[in-house]
Amino acid sequence: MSRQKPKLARIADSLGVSTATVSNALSGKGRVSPELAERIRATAAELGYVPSVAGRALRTGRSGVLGLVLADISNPLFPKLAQAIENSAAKAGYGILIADSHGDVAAQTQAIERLIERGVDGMIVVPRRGTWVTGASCPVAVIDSPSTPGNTVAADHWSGGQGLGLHLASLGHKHVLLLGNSTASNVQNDRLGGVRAGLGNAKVEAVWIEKLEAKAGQGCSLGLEAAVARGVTAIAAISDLVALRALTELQRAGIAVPEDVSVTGFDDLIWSSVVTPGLTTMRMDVVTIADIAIAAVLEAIARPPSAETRRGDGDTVIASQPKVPMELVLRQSTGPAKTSVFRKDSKSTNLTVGERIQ
Amino acid sequence: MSRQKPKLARIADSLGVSTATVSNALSGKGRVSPELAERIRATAAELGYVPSVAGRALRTGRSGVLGLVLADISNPLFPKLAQAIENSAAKAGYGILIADSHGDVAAQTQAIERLIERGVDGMIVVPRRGTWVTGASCPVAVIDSPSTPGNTVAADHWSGGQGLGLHLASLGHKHVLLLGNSTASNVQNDRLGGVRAGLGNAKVEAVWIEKLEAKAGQGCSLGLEAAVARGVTAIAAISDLVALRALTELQRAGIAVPEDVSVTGFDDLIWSSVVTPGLTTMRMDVVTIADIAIAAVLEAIARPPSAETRRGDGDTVIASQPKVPMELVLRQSTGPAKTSVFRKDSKSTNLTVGERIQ
DNA sequence: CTGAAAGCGCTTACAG
DNA sequence: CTGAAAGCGCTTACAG
Repeated sequence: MSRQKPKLARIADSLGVSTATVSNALSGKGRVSPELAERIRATAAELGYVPSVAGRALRTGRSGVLGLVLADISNPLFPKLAQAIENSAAKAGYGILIADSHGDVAAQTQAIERLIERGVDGMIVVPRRGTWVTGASCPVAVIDSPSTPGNTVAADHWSGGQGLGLHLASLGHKHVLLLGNSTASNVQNDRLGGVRAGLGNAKVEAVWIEKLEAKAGQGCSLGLEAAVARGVTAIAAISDLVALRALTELQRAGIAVPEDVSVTGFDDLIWSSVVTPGLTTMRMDVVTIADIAIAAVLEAIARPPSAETRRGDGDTVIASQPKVPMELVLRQSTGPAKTSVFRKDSKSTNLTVGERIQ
Repeated sequence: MSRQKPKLARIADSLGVSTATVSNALSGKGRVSPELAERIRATAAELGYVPSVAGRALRTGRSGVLGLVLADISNPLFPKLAQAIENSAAKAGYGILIADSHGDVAAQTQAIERLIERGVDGMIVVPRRGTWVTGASCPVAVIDSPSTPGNTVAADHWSGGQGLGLHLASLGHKHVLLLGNSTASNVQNDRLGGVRAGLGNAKVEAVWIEKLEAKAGQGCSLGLEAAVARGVTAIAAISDLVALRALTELQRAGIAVPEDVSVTGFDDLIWSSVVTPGLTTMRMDVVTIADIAIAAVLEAIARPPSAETRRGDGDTVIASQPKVPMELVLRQSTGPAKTSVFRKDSKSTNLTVGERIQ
C-alpha cells in the first residue's frame, strides 16, 4: 500500500503524455482536449497525486501562503478571528502562517519580517494600538478600526456602540456609566462615541480603567457601588472582559444585575453566555471581516503591483475601509431602568441629577 | 533603494566564487576557509540576502513548516498555546501553519490532509476528545492527556487536581462539589480524579453538566444554591469557564465567595484574575509543553523514519508521555471552610446527612 | 491540441 | 579548501 509520492512525471508517463500536458490539464489553463484532460484528472486522482507546493512555489514565485499577525495574541477574540481567517483563506486555496508579536511594537515588525522570509504572498495584520504596519514587501490588509488610517476592513464599532446606546435608552436609562480602558484606542473611542450618540441626552459618565489603575493599582475597585448610589442605572463596558469585571464587582457588592443596574459589553466572547446573568453584548461579524480582508489581499496579489498605495521598499497597504455592521446580542444583563431611582431623582433639584427626572 | 531580491548567485558573482561555496559558507556545513566564509557572510548581510524557502524546500524536500491542529479552536486556551508553539518553533527556525477543525472529527482529518498538502514537515495536534489522529504521513506530536494513548506530552492534570484538592483540604473543606462537563474526557477524569485524591476522605459529590443540560436544557441552573444548603463548602470546577459559571450563579443567588463557599477552576484564563473575587486555579505550563512537543517532532523529522511507531501509510506518532507539572494560582475565591458548618458537623453523627446539617 | 525545453533558487555528492 | 554539474517538481512560453 505504501507507494512513493507520485509526481507530475509519473502520471505523465503512465499515460504516455508530456508533463506539460498534465500540468495544463490539471490546472485547467492550457488548451487540452476535454477527453485527455478527463483521463489525466482520473489517473491523477487514482494515483493520489498531490502537487508539490515547493516545486510550484519555486516556479511561480508564489507560496500560496498568507501571514497572520495578531499583535495582541492574548486578545480573547483571537480564536474566532484566526478561525475565520483560516477558513476564508482555505476556501481560496491558501494556507495561514501565524506570527506572534507579544504585543510589542518592535516584535511586531520582527514578526512581519519572519513571515516575509518564509515567503508569504501577503498578510493580514491586526495591529497593536497605535502601531504602524511597516516593512512588509507584500500586500497587507489591516483589520483595526474604521478610524485608523490604512485600515482595510473593520467592524463598525461606532454604529455598534450606537445600537447599544439606543437599546439602553429604550429601556429608560437616563444615567449611564461608560467603562473604557484607554483613551488612546481608536476602537474604544469609536465604540464609546457610538454609545454616547445612541444614548441621546442621557447623563453620561466615563471611567478609564487605565488611569484608575495607574493610581489605585492593578485590579482595583472600579467604584461601581458608589456609581450606582449616585444614580447610575446602566454600565456600558468597552468589552466583555471589562463587563465581566463590572458584573462580578457588582454582584460581590450585593447589587443585582439587571434589577439594580444593567450591564453591557462588546465582543460576545465564549463565556459571555455562560455567566449569570448572560451578558448583553455587541458582536463583530468576524466571518465577514475575514472574508473581506482575505479577498482584499488576494486581489492585490493578483493585480500587477502598482494600483495600490506603495510605500517605502514596496510594501502595499490596502486601504478601502468597508465597515461591517455589528450585531446586538440580547441577554439577561440588561433590563428596564430601576424605577425607584427615578422617583428619588425626581425629588431632587440638584443640577447634576436634574436631567434624570422622569 | 529598491533593489531586486538578491539570490545566492548574485552574492556568488559579486565575490567571484561559486554558489556552492556561498551555500556552504552560509549554512556552515561545507568546509570553507574561515576568511572566505566571513567575507561571504558579510556580503550576504550587506546585500540583504534572504534565502528562498521555495528553492531550499524543493531541493531538500523539507518545508521548514510545521502544522498546528487545534481541534477545538474556540478552546480559550488556544491563544496561549498557539503563542507558545509559535515561539518555540520560531526559535528552531520553523514556521507554524494553522489548521482549524471546527471540533468535527471528519474536519480534523481534512485539516490534517490540507497541512500535508501544504508540505509541512511535521505537526502538533491537540485532538478533539476521543479522537484518533490518523492519516498524517509525517511525524505528529499529540498534546492531550497523559492517559491518552499516543499522547506525546501533556500537563500532569491528575497531580494538578491533587494540588487543588490538597489546597481545599488544608482549608478545612470536608464537603466538596466537583463540577465536570463530560465523563468521556481523559483530561477531565484525570483532573477530577486528582482532586478527589487530594481531598482525602472528605465527602465528595460530582455533577456532570453535560448530563444536567441534556435534561434541563442549555444554560440551566447548576443547582449550586441547593448544594450549598446541603452543606457543600467548596466547589472544584473542571475549568475556569465552568468555575465562572458557578461563581456568577452563586453571586446572583446572594451566596458569598469565598465566605460561604470556595470556588476553584483550571487553566488560569485571561479573565480569571479580573473577576471579583479572583479565581483560584491550576495553570498549565504551556511554554514547557510547547517546547517538548516541538522538540519531539523536530527530533522525529531529523531521525531516519524508522525508530518511531509507524502506522498505516507511514504516519509517525511520537509517544513519550512526559507529564509537565501544573502550577497553583492562589486568588481570593478560596478561603477557610465556613466554620459554622464545622461546629454543626462535629455534633452530628449521621453518616450521609449529619455533616451537612446547618 | 500536444510536446520539448528551459529555468525558478537552492543544496549536495563528486571531482579537483 | 573550492567549483562544475546535476537535479528537486513544477509551469510557461514557444514550437510544432
